[in-house]
Amino acid sequence: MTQKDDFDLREFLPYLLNQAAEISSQSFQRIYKGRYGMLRTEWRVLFHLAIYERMTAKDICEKAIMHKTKVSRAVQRLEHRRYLQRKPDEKDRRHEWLTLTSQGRAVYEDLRAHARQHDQVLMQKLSTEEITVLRRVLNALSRP
Amino acid sequence: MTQKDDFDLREFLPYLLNQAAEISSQSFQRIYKGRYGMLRTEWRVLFHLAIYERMTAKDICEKAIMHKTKVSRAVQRLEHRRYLQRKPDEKDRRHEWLTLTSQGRAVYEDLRAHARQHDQVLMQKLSTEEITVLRRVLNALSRP
DNA sequence: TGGTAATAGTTGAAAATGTAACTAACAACC
DNA sequence: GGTTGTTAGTTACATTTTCAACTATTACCA
Repeated sequence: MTQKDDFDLREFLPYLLNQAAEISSQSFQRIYKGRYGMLRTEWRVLFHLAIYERMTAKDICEKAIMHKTKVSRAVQRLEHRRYLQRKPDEKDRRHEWLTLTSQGRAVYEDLRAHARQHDQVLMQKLSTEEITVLRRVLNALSRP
Repeated sequence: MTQKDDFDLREFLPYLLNQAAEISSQSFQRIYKGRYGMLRTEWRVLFHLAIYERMTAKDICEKAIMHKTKVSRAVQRLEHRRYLQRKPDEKDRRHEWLTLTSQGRAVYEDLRAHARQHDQVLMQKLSTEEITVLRRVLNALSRP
């Protein structure tokens, strides 16, 4: 044994990250589920489209780190509720450009307000210093 | 509008936490899945039992913050592979005490070694200071 | 030009999860 | 003692996710 063997899995980063992620998203999940019957996948696609205006499903896969079948199905459901529109690319018919409808944008604005509020509650548990470090660190860990 | 409206969802803590959790657990997931065909729920139950020696399903639900049906099914699968044993409580037959078999413990030891290694890779992306803050913060966010 | 490979996105079947209803054992109260 | 309420854990069914195979379109290259 070349290393000290004092590794406690309760300190394992993926585990701690999962716990924090799970708990911190629970109450917000109840909001988009309760108000619009949306799933997490749909919420993610929705807000990516709101932020980036115009994306293909592929783009969303990459930005949101979601599998293409998840995205495909989330897009179907959002389209069915008229929250987004598809338009095939003229030059390359394999691509479809996705944009939110005004209805989709309204839903986004509403949820965004709740998200901000939710975020503020979470941040109350932390100092400004901790928040800064946390954001930086989470970004670092999100690059594989 | 009483607040500045500069809230960017890319900075939303539950989102950042989810991304980091997802990415940071991916490669370790391949290990327990590839070596033992285990699911995340099973891995979690396994290591909780390894750490706490002897627990009921209820205990695991609370410690690991998992729903009781998830735990129930994970326990069934682990028992089926002979990684754990159940023993009903003599005084209160509603409780079942769960313990790892020596086989289960061997699997745990193996996975723990990989987990440690995985954790070290993750931590290389961070300073010791950042790691300290991160652990503290994740613990704070894990209390609802 | 034609044939093979690559890419975007969809679909179907299998696996996993969530929800609610269930069983079995105990507790508490009259 | 019997009724009612609680608790630990399981099961059935519906929903969601995963995995692999599929279509349609474009790219590459002899």
